[in-house]
Amino acid sequence: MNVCALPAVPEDPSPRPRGRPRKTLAGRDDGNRRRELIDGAARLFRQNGFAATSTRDIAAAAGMRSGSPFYHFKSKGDLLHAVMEEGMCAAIDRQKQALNAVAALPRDPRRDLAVLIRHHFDVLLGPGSDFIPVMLYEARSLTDEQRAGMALLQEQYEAAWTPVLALLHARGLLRADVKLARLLMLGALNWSAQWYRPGGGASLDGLTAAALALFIAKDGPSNTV
Amino acid sequence: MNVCALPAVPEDPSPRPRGRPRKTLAGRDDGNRRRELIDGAARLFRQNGFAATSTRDIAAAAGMRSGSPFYHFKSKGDLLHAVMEEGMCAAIDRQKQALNAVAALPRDPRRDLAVLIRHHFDVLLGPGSDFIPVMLYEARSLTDEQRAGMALLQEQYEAAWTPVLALLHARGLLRADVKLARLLMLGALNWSAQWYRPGGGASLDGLTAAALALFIAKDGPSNTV
DNA sequence: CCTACCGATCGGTAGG
DNA sequence: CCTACCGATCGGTAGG
Repeated sequence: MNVCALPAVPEDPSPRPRGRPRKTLAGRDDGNRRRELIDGAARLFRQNGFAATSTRDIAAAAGMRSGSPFYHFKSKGDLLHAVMEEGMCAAIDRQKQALNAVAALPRDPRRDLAVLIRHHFDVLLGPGSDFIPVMLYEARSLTDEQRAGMALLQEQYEAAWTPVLALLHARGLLRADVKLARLLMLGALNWSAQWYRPGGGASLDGLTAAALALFIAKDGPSNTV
Repeated sequence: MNVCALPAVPEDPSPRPRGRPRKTLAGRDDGNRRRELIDGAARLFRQNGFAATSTRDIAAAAGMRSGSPFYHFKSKGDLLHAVMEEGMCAAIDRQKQALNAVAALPRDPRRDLAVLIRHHFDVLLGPGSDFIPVMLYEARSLTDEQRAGMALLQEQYEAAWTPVLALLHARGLLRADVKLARLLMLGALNWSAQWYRPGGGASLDGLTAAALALFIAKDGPSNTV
């Protein structure tokens, strides 16, 4: 049921020729060549878009010849799907870790939201942050089936936001409707991938503080101005 | 200096063959065939992306043969640029009208922001709203020069937001930094183009109210809960 | 994973 | 604006 639980298993179990698992014909090292293709594809897809990136570009980025990516992936579209799945699974995993880190502390929805926002900025703008932007902007190039699968992962990721926002709403710190607030807030964050440049003024912590100040009222009614 | 002021003048004044301005060879009607190309291109670029849309698709959408778009535009890239310029000029124009409509009333930054947000949703999600999403998502396919020109138009559009946000900030109704607030708010709105479906729950007025509730504190410190 | 290759499609042009 | 066309590039495959 959970696609993310199987990180090393390829989707179709047949691509390896037959006998020995490595050092066939011209194979340089082991199966992490597949990973190099995914990483390069993520970078190129983000930079130029899926349709404007050729499989030859991707092959070259991994030091291969034009036909070789198709030894690892059935099609260019499957490579795109792999990039997105990889990105979403990593994001979900890291989100869980971030929430676990504060789970033992006294409950504080404002702090929890700060954790979610900060983590989201990290996934979006931190090191190795090509996967999620690709996922956000290239979904139309997936098959319907693939897109449905990614939507499930996305819901899983965004589900963590709902109880936090609901609690903030119940305490009067979030005035907008919870569902619309989630859409608008995630949009504000996602859009940062369009304008944020590392080392240009704001840090990810600074962005998190600004977003929190924008979205959430100052603490309780007792604690006025 | 202002590109938008010249709506009917094409960029290069040479494409018409020579003599009579219309009814040459196989020309059906007048020069608004160019407009049909722009409209169709806007729709297709939004739906499939610039790189995944062929000039043949665009020609077919306007009822032409494959070579004919190049009678109106020097290249596919110029067509993209025309779509974006068209969209931005219309958006800036309509924004001015929306602000003028409330300019005579007593100054109220919260209401002004509501006007800006509501207008932005209209430009983004209303009828004929393909141009701005294309502009937002396909800028990387422009030349550097074209992109710089579009950035100017975008700054012109966003400049209207700054004084309104600054006033809200001065009155304590907007807690985040004004510049970051503008980026985050416009991001929240822009992202709606990804999820909003007309007739699906929220109206544009409802969205505007939700965004305002999310971003701006309830009225002055005297008017507590 | 490379070599060699194929059919399809694409942006664009000449000439009317 | 159409007809006819070109060179380039693309995703993908066979065979080793």
